[in-house]
Amino acid sequence: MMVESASETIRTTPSNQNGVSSLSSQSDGGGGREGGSNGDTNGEISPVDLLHLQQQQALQAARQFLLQQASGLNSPGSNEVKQSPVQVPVSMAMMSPQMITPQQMQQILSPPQLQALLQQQQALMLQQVKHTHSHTRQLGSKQLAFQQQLIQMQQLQQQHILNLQRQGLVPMQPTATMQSLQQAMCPSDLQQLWKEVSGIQSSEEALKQAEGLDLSTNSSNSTSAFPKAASAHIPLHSLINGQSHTPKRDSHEEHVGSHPLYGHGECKWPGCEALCEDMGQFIKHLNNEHALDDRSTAQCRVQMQVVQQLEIQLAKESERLQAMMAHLHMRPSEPKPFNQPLNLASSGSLLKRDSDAYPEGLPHPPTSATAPITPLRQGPSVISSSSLHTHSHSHTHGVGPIRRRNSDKYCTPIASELAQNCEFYKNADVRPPFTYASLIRHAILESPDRQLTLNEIYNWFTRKFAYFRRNTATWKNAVRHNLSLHKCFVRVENVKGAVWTVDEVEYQKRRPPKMTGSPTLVKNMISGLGFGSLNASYQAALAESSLSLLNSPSMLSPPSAASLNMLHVGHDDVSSTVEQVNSNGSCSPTLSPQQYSHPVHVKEEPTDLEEDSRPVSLLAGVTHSMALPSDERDLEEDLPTEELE
DNA sequence: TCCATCCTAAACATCC
DNA sequence: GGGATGTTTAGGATGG
Repeated sequence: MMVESASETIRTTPSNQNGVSSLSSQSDGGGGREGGSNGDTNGEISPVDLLHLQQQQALQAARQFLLQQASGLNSPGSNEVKQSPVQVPVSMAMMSPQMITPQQMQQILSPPQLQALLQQQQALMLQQVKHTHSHTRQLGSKQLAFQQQLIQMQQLQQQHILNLQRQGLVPMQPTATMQSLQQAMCPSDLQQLWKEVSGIQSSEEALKQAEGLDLSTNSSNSTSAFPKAASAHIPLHSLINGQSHTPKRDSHEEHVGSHPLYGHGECKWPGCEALCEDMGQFIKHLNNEHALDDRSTAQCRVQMQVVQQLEIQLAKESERLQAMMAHLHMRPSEPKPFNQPLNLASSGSLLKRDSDAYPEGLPHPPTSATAPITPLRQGPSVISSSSLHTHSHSHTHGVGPIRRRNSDKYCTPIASELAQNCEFYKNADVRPPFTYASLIRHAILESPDRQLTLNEIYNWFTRKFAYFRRNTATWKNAVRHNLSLHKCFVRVENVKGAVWTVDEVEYQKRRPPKMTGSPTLVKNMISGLGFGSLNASYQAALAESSLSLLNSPSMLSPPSAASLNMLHVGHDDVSSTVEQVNSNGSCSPTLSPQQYSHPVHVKEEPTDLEEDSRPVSLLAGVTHSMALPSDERDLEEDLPTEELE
C-alpha cells in the first residue's frame, strides 16, 4: 500500500522514474524485476534491500512534496496557503515514520526546503495566533517556527486544527505536512530550533506558547501520542516546582563532578551551548540563564515532548524491526513439511510448530509419490541459504535425491521429527531431511537391543519412510556405505550374526558443534530473542543444548515435566537418553539392564590407533555410552565436544 | 578457493 | 554362481 502510494507520488517527477519502475515491479506481487532500470536485474534483492529501496523512494516523495510546498508558498501575493497539486495522502503515507527515519528526513531537508516549510506553517500559525491571542504582537519568524514545532510535537492535536479548518484558515494538507514533519523532526532539528528561539523569545511568549500546547485544548484527540499524565498535561506548577529543585540538585552534582546538562565544556541546555570552563561556571550559568522562569519552563515542557516523540519513534522503529525480523525469519514461500495435514502426532505436542506463524492456505509439500521432495527444516540455515535458493540439487540418476544435511548440522531432533510426522513419512514419498547416518543411528537406537542387522535396518527404512520403498539398490548401497564409512557404526557379531551398533562417542565426534556459547547465551537466545517464528524443533534443539547443561546436577534443578516431555520428543539424542532413564527406572518395557550386557562377539577388533583410542573395545565403546548416567550422557550427547573439554 | 560433509555410484571382496 | 553383506574409491554437490 505504501509502496504503491510512493509510486504514485514519485510518478509526478520524471527524475524519479528509476525508483518508480523498480518499486512497482516489486509491489505487484513479485512479478519479477523486469523493470531493469535500476540495474539490479541479475542479483537477488534481499528484503533489507527492498526496505532500503522503499525508504529511499519515500524520501524522494517527501522531497518532491516539500519542493512543491515551497514553490507554492513562494508564490508572490499569496496570502493563503495554496493547495498543492500533490496527492497529499499519498505523500503523507510516504512520510510516515514507518518509512522515513528522522535522520533521513534531516538529510533530505535542505535548508531552503525546511525554510519553505516553516514559512508555510508560519503563515498558518500567524492566523492561529491572531485568532487565539488577539492581544499578542505579531511574532517573528523564529518564534513562529518554535511555536510550530511545539505544536508538531503534540501531533497537531486534531481538535486544534479542526478549529482552524472550521474557520477556513487551514486546509488539510498543511496539517498532514506538520504531522509528517513532526514525525520526522530529529533532535538536531529541534536543537536548532531551540537555538533560534531561546535567544529572542520572551518568557511571556514562551509561556503562552507552552500554554497553548496544553493538551486540554486537544482533549478530543483520542489518538494523540502523548499521554497526558506523562507530558504536556502536567500542570505547570508541578513543572515549576520540579524546576525549582534544579539548582539544589545542581549544587549537589557539582560535587559529583558531572551533570547531564554539562559536557565537553558547554551547556547542554537545549539551544544554549554556552561555553563553561568548569562545573562551577556551568552551575552559575545554569542558575543565571536557565533559572526558573517561564521560558525555562516552556523549554522543559518541550523537551519532555521531544522525549515523548523519540519514545514513540523508538516504539515504531522497534515495531518495524520486529516485523522485519519476523519476515526475514519466516519465508512463506518455503516448503513446510511440518505443516502437513498428515502431521497427526504434532497436535498434542508441547512443541509449538512454526505453522502458527503462517497464514492458512500456504502451499504444502506434495504427498504424491511422483515428485519426491526434501523437506527443509526451518532454522537458521534456512534463513541464510535455503530461503534464497531452492536447495534442491537433484542428481540425474536413480532416486533423484535432494541433498539434505541439516539434521547433523543443527542436530535436528530426529525423534521429534519422526514422532510428529511419522504418518507423513510413512505415506508420503518425501525424503526425510536427515542424513543416512543419522537415520541409521536412530534406527539402531530405536531398536530394543540398540543393535540391528543390516536387513533390519533396511526394513526400518522401508517401514518408516515411503521414500525408501523404491530405488532400493541406491539407498541400500548408501546405507551399507555409511555403515562402513562411519566409525560410529560398529559391526558386532552375536549369536544371530552380524549386527550394527552405534558408538555414541564416535558419533558425537563427527557431529559438528551445534551451538557454541554459554548455556546462558543459548537460553537467552531462545527466550529473549523473540524468535517465535523459528522452528520449534530447532528451538527444542537449542533448548536441549542448554538444558543438557542445565540438567547437570551441579547446574540446575531437575528439569520440569514439560522439559522432560520436550526432551523425549524433541531430540533423538535426548530421547535415547530418556529411554535409558526409563529403562533404568523400569518404565520402559523394551530395555533392561540385562539386554545391555547380553553376549556379543566382536568380529573385527580394531587395530589402528584411532580405534585403540576407543574405550576398551568396540563393545565397550557401545556400552560405555549406554551405561553412562543419564546426566553424563546428556552432557556427552548434547554438547559439542569443545564444551565437554 | 579450500575443506569438510554428504550423497551416489561403482568396483571389489567375502560369505552363505 | 548368485545374492547378501561389507569395504573402498571416486566424483559431484553443498555450505562454511
